[in-house]
Amino acid sequence: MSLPYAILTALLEKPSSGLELTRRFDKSIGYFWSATHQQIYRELGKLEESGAIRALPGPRQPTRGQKKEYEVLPAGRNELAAWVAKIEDPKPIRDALLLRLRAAGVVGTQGLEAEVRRHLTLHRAQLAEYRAIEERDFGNGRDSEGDRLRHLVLRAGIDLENFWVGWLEAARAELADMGPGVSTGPDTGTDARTGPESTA
Amino acid sequence: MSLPYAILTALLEKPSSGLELTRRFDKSIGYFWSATHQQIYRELGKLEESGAIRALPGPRQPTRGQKKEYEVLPAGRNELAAWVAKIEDPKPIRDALLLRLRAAGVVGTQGLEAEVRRHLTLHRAQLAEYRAIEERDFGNGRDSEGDRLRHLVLRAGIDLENFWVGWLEAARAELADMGPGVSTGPDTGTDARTGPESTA
DNA sequence: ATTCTTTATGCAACTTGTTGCACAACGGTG
DNA sequence: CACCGTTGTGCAACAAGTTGCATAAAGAAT
Repeated sequence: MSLPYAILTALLEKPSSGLELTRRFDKSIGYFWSATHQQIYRELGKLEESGAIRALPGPRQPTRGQKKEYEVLPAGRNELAAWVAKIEDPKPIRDALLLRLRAAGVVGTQGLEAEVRRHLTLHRAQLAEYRAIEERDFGNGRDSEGDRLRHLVLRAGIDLENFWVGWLEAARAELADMGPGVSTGPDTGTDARTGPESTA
Repeated sequence: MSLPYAILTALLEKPSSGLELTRRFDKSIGYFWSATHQQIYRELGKLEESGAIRALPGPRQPTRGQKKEYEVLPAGRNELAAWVAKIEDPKPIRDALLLRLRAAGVVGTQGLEAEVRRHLTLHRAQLAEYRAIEERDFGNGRDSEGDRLRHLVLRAGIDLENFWVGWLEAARAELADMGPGVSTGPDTGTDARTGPESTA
């Protein structure tokens, strides 16, 4: 899995506590690998046990409610470097909206256009957000190697959202063209019913 | 979750057995919502129990090793139609390669370019496959509403792969430009080691 | 001083998805 | 007919991700 490596990366960028990581996952890294605080705490525990990271000193004992910062150990850094070079196939997308379009081909498009419009709005907003980040963080030239890589990742986000916006616009146009009048209405089932046991 | 709806859609397109569904999921629907036979059998069981689908007649009793076909009941069709219109936010992408790029910004790009090239090949192949399907299934005009929707979904696949190919080409160029010589080598850990307990 | 909110860590239970294997029927082949 | 590969269904155990809640410390409010 990728979560532990996401955490190692984040910790190398800056040693942090679980909650700080959670917050940072809501931005940057979380844009393409989200995680809840639960996952993060659990993973931090495992990483510490395996010797990939360690808690920074400070007066510890009752770990509850007390802030606990972690840093990456050499072993963890090596694992991360190994993972970067590892052969791992891309996983096919998993998108519910595409599935819904497909389903609409069978049960009708009732209510779909509104959803498509809503998604369009959300993706446009995300695109704008990414563009703002790009302007803010990569506006000038002068980028270090790390910066160039981060910029590349950001551009993937931008291009992806661009794809969505373009495709959703086409989808909306197509749906508008067809109108809601479609095959086999979605609510006619109470009367035309065929009982599950009627023929079995 | 979306799996049950994917199954309902597939079953509405054509009543099938678990194994047939599994095979069909390796094509078409599985391109954007994959599932193993295990998931499918489990879900079929739940759907049957909830009255969304039922097994077609035929001489049953010892269900083991015996083919068992399912069809969708009105209740299942209604659930599917309701799901199509449901408000459901798009989930952020989850892509390990982007994560690896990001990690490379911290531990070095060693071995990454090869992976990027490999992914490029895979995505080009997928793109070609989609294009072939498009030509085969949607070459002429004359499409029914269902066809138009399926075509839309396919175009999403095509555009997505197109995005990947373009972005991966840019990434490869950028990586080639930087070369493998990067910050803090990935293997230096056996000597420069800081023991986990040395300061705690 | 007590209460309330915020920061912070974590357990438990559940859902989804994956992997490995067992078992049953069916059809051919020696 | 005994054996074997294919088709087909399914259990069990695990891994990953989600949700809800408990707990503890610290600071601010009354």
